[in-house]
Amino acid sequence: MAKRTVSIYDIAKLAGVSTATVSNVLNSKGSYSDKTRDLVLRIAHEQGYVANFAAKSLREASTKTIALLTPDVSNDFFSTLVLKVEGLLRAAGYSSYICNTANDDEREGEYVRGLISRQVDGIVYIGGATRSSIRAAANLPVVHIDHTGSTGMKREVYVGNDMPQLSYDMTATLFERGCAQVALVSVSASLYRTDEHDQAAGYYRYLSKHGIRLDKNLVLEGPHRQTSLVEAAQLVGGCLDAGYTFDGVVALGDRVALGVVNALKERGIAVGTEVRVIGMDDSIYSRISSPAISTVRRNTSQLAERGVEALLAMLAGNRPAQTHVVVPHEVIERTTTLGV
Amino acid sequence: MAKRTVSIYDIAKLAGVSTATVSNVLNSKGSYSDKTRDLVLRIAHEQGYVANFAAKSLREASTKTIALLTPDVSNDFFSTLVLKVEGLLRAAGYSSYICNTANDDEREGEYVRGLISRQVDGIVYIGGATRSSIRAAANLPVVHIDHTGSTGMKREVYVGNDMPQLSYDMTATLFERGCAQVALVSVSASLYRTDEHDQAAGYYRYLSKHGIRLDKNLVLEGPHRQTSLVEAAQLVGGCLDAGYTFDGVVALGDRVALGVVNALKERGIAVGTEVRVIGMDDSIYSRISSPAISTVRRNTSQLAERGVEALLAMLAGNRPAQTHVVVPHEVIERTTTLGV
DNA sequence: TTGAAAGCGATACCAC
DNA sequence: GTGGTATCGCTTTCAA
Repeated sequence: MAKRTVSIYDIAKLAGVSTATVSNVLNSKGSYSDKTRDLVLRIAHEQGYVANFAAKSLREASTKTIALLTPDVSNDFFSTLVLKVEGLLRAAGYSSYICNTANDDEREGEYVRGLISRQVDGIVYIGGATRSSIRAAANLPVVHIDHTGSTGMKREVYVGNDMPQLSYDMTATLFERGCAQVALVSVSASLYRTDEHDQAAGYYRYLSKHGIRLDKNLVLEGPHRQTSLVEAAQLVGGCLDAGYTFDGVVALGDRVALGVVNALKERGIAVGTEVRVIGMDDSIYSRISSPAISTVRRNTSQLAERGVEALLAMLAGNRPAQTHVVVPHEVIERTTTLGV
Repeated sequence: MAKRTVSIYDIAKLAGVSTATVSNVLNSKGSYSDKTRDLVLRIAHEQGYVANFAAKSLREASTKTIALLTPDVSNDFFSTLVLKVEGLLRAAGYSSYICNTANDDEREGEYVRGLISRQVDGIVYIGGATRSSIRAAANLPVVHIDHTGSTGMKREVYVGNDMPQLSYDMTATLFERGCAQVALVSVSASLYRTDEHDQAAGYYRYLSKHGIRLDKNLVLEGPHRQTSLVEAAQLVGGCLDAGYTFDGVVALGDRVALGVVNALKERGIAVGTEVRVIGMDDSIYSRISSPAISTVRRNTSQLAERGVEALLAMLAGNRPAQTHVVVPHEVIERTTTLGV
């Protein structure tokens, strides 16, 4: 029963032709007679032949495999992107490795080293803020989707939302609804504090642009040591208990927003009227909350599409149209800002 | 700059030894002098050598790669399992492919065909109910974690909870809290209606065992054409609007339970007292709900651990201890059954 | 301790 | 239209 897997060589022998011909037929390359084709295909089928990808990869120096690096697939925003990216890659004939970096540079380094050894054709970073120090294989195509941090690779494309503008719009929404004192709540803030990716930047920009005094007591940042929901609730609770007041909250993330809403409700504060709240990601959390949480849709489909598009372009040897792709976002107002 | 990747052969030449020796040193196999070892390692390092996995795989007929097949990674229960399984596999030196089957047998078949060609060392099904018809490579080790359906493979292990017992316990919890008429709500019910995996079986068993008359009007099954949350709310709403009454609900899934709770709240029904509800999975949905939803913890860590354990055993050529592993579940009572 | 060489399975060049 | 053969990079046996 331990019959060795059937190879192209077996097919060749059975069909009485050469391996070259078999290869040609199987790949619809070169030329061969119809008779030969039918014969080879029939025998291959009869024998249950399946091409050995390892051999093909070795020969062609291409594995048709892409690595997906994300901090944590169990995070719904990331996993949605993983789902979509994988689907698009599969449609293009690629398989996807899944790698959970936990936002740990060292672990990411180990992954990348292994992935290079495994000859992946490209890498897609999805979310997070790792910073690989690997400079080997510097020519590997890399795409960053909603990912802060660069690699040493020469061919990399960034796809994401305009985060500063996004938080600017969140802040603007609250002030335009009549808020006078708007707090900022975030967890894992330190992770994302890089130049153009700074998620909080828009908050500060809005304030300074409109001559609103920044109250540092209203800037609540957690270290993300526990569930963002719980941490956010504690941050807001602590702020209120300390006697600070505000009538609007920019929450960097829907889970954060949900925690904020819970903390407010717990204290009998009318969310949406007394205090308005806006989250980010348009995830299930903002939709299942009651009251429904206003949020910002980041457009995961487009993020995935533009990212894969850029990757496929690079894989085809082309220079991608842009190295920095910005996907539009959209403010979705619900009860927590509309008040109804 | 297009310098060909450095191979074991390059190292051998530079070190003035044979490829056999280089291979031995790099893999800590065979014997060699300390001097040779140091020399080879130094040169390998200097040259930034990375082993070519394709070549190794071809030679060793093993790719150190496992495929994870799940209906949809963006589902939080599945993605949590994917996260944990991937972590355990990585620790054992394996990389993981991620494959989203959408519970579609045909798509799964395509995946499996490709995976066999890619010479994966094993397959882990995570959730869902696909039924592959591929019988090639019948000797591939396969593990099913919370997955209904078998393959044609000879070496397969099932890891999961005792679903009939689980729904039995859910039902029992409600009756023991004083409920008299308990409804059953599920979406995608038809998917899981196989022998030992039938998620609803325990409900029926409890009723018949306790001589409670089954009221078919209280068995609400949705086709899962939309978000389970919405669908569940509609099912319950429709039932109530039709004039049927009940004081307990067994919801097969936390998202389903949340939909039920929302529908009840919307109609001004006191959840936890007038009507008690219990969900399943102990996911974020049951915890963020207000009132907090009672549920059943299914123990994803153990599911992942036992699954990987069995897979690694098979990969090592051993017969796994059991072919059907049952992971214990635990009822977690919260407000929706306790009433407080 | 070390090395020569066969071979894993597929591709592709170049004769015929 | 077809086939012989070198080659991809690595492991492993067997001799030296």
